[in-house]
Amino acid sequence: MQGKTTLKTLAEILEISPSTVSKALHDSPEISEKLKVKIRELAKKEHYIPNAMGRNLKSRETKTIGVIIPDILPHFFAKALYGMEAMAGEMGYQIVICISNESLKKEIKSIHTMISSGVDGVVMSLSQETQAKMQIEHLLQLKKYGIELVLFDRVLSIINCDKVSINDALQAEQATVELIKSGCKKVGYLTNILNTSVDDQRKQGYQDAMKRYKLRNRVIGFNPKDEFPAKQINTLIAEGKLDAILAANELSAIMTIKSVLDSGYEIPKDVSVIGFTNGVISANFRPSLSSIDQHEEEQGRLAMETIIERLQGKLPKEPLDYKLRTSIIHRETTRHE
Amino acid sequence: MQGKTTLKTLAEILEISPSTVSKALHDSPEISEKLKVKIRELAKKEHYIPNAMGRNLKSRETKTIGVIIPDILPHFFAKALYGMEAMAGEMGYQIVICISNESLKKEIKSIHTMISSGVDGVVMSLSQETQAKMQIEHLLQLKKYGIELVLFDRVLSIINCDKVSINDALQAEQATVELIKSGCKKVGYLTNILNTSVDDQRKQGYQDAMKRYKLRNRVIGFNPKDEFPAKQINTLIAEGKLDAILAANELSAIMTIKSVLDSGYEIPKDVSVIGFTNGVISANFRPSLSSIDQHEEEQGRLAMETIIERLQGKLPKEPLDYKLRTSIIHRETTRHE
DNA sequence: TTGTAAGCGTTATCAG
DNA sequence: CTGATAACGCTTACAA
Repeated sequence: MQGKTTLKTLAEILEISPSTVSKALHDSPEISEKLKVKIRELAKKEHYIPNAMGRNLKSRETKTIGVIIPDILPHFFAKALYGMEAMAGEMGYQIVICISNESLKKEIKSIHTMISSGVDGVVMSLSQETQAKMQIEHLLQLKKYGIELVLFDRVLSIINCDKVSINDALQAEQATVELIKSGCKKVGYLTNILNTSVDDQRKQGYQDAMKRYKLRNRVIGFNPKDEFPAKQINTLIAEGKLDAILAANELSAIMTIKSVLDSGYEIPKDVSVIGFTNGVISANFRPSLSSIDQHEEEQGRLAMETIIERLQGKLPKEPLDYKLRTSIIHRETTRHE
Repeated sequence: MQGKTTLKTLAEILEISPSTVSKALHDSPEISEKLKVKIRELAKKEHYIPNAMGRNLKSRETKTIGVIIPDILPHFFAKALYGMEAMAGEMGYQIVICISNESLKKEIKSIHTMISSGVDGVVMSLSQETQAKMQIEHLLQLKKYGIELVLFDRVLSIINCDKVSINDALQAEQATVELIKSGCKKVGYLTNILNTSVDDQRKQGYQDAMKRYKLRNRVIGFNPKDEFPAKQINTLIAEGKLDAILAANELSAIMTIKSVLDSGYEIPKDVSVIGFTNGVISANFRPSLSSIDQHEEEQGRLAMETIIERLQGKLPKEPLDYKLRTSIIHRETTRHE
């Protein structure tokens, strides 16, 4: 009862050799059916759990995918993770998760953990700091150890690997155009994910749309650790400089709504709002939030599927670069006829 | 550049023995300072990452804690995870996370992964199915492999290990009493986490309070996969059978608010609402939600600290059973003078 | 059909 | 101070 059960333990009990046990548990044709049954039964009885360390030292695959995300609190990542976990399970893989906490240092540490613990592949979204400093040496380490990499959401074009992301620029542009077409002239872009590829692209798309309609663009950035810039927003509205907000995430969107309404303005009459990520809050908020559905669960599933198929040699040599289409869901914070 | 860098690689380059390299990298006093410097420099230059498999086979500690949670989408677990991750980092540990998805089968698989990958300890919250079926054999496996266990949030008294949870019964009772004292007579308890220890205790606390005030209790349970029972709630209100809701989590609380308000009732005039978990939505919702702060980040931190201190032999032999105090935050969905 | 032996990367023990 | 050797648990040629 006491002590770990190993192959050797099982072998000793049955007075046979460890290699025979190993083969039997791998259903090798070399072993007689009778013995296999006996060994399998004992293994079950003794609750034998193979030691991944031992197994992996012989450089076999671990059927484990490492996932590194910058943060778990935003709905986007939580939901993407959910999708990854589900897909991995369906394809017979396990996942281990590390959180980089938007820090480069932690991201490097996480990569080391992944390498060290022998995952077959890594799916990750880059930390804010990584993207700001453009330091990517640690990602190259993975290649050296023969570990596949798939980037999702926060991707980087200079890295040669499979990528899964949404067409952020296009989507931001489209949302901005819709706001403009609904009658807004002073659309602002609100973001708290400065310096990320995702943010850059959304900003770009937004600015392109504004430029096309010859409108002045206004970017309101803030650090999530600081206070929400409610005052700034309300002042802009009061000065007639803002009549719509495209928010880079769901939480900023609802905080915008709250501060705008609390100041006595009406939504969408005075100010329209669209938020990225169509999370649980969007539909249930009052007023319900018009938002951009990033199909985060699908993105997670696709990223996981991609890395596993890559590992299984099912993909072409050229890296894939999925740009998923998203959709705008109009609810009560935007005007429409 | 190609191929993994191992101790042997480094040793070969310097034409010394692997054991010397190992000792040097562990800062052993046996090795001369000069050589240590040389070896450390090479290790850095070659981006040497020690292989946890090899190391762990010598049954040393991995400084890794496994975390198993039933779900990541609810704010409670995401935030608790955040706290765990932070504390682990501060104490020099890494975490790996598995999601049981409320399923016993997945929970067992996750435990196997943890054992197999050699974590030093496991912090977990039991899945709904595990608690419903009361199957706990797999947890005993951990002991056998010398892996410490700390249960948090969804704990089970019959398991002999350290535990961290909140005093759910007391808290539910107190919240119910406050609702009653504010003038509500027909308080209902709304839950979508049926069959969990947490839910049982909250229900118990709620029922105790109702009994004490000689009021009839009413439990409204629903499956998160099914539709929200908005109709049922509104019917009860219309029939004068419900004037307050104690919701087992934040999302149910805001869904309640939404459906109640959308039906033309006023909050808190007609119906008061208190929700468990004071997440990001509570403060930002309109009306802002009165809620029970479970200090989830603190809970996560404490659970992590406990397991690490247990591993470090800093705790008394008797298992600890923390019951954290929580606090009720009154906002706009409850009446008060 | 079963067993033996070597080796994966690391570290602890013991010699030199 | 440095090196050889064995061992951790497992797989896999190769031998019996």
